[in-house]
Amino acid sequence: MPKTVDHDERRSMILGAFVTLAVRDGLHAVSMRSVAAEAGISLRLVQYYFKTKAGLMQSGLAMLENVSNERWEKRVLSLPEASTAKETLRALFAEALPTDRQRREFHLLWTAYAVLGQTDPEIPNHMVVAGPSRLLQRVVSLFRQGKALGEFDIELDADSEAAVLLGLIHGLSTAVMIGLQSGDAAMELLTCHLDRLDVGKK
Amino acid sequence: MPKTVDHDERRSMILGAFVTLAVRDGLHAVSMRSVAAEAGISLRLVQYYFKTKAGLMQSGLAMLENVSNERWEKRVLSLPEASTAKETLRALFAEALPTDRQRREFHLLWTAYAVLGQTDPEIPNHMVVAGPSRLLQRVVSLFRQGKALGEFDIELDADSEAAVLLGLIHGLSTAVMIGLQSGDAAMELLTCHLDRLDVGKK
DNA sequence: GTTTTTATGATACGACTGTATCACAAAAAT
DNA sequence: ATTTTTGTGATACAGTCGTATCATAAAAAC
Repeated sequence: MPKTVDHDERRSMILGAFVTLAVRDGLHAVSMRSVAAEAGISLRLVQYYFKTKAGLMQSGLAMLENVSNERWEKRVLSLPEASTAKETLRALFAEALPTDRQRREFHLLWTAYAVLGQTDPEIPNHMVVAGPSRLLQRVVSLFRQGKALGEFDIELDADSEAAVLLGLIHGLSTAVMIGLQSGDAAMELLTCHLDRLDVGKK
Repeated sequence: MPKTVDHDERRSMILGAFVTLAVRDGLHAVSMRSVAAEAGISLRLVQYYFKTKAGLMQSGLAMLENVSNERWEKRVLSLPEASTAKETLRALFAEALPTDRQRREFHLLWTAYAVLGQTDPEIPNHMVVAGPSRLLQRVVSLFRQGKALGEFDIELDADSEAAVLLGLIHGLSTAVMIGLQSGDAAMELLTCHLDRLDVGKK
């Protein structure tokens, strides 16, 4: 084997250029050539590492999910060790709402992929649903845990509350994205929503 | 003046072809030529009636908002005359959730425009926010009305509740769109959410 | 040292894009 | 009847796209 170049490192460098362009010009406007130029390499190399454009797009989505999962993981682990379910959920709000550049980029790209997945056979729907589906299960178990520990009303349905909360997060994120709501207002609304689920509030 | 052709009718016929293609192939994949072919006319005519592609895209968004407003208007007017605010809001759920082809198409296209508005200077953000902004005000006044008539708890903040409800509608719609939730489940969740705002539930 | 495998560059092909131009038909205005 | 305005077709231009091909450098394997 030749030149001994770190394949994975190269791939993620190219994906970095891909994300930069997708955020700046829109996911649909990314081309093999523009990625090559942004990464400072030749078109041939982008082809070499990702074969086709569909491969590049799919890898982009996969990386997006990975990065987001890692960020959320990290944030949860950096919480005080015996945190309540409510505090963990508030950390989720902070991670999900597009209140700074990184998070705006994620929400923008994920939504673009979700739209693309509806019409483009190259982005199969299961790749789009996989992330939210895992997250939903996680939130469900957080609600179960919160109920068991007496944080939340024992009557409430964990599946329903998780679905509502995730929907609310995404919807408010979009509202923030288009400038209908401020990031602070959205955070406040989510907090209030969660507070309504407290024990004894019925 | 010649041939006396109905300009507006022609424009909306072309926009019909535009929507058909945008839903089938994705908003980004629509081209002047494909619209011409779909409408059964020549490329020149699409140019003639919409001048540039940006003009076509902007008109598409404007038509989308108009059609949606008309449908919502019609649905509210067809309600029994002295309907409660809650019932009017439930009509909004039914209109907004992507439970059939028409409503799926609207949600898909609107989201595509919202994404496009983040990166494409040809789709200024204010065109995207205008619709949701009007809708928000409307929902706010429905909450005020509901409070005044004793449907809702007098303590709740109309602005906050409206923002939450709209966010929830959009978020659940996206969940339905990607297949994370069923349309029926989303409708049920929205109904339950509204029921929690009833008087005496605190 | 030759062979084989990995990595990279240059370039070409056909298809498609938005826009512009030239020509012309047909109806209204004069 | 001529002129002017409105509507329509055909076509050309320059650019970009994804993909494929040919050549080759360089390192490892033998």
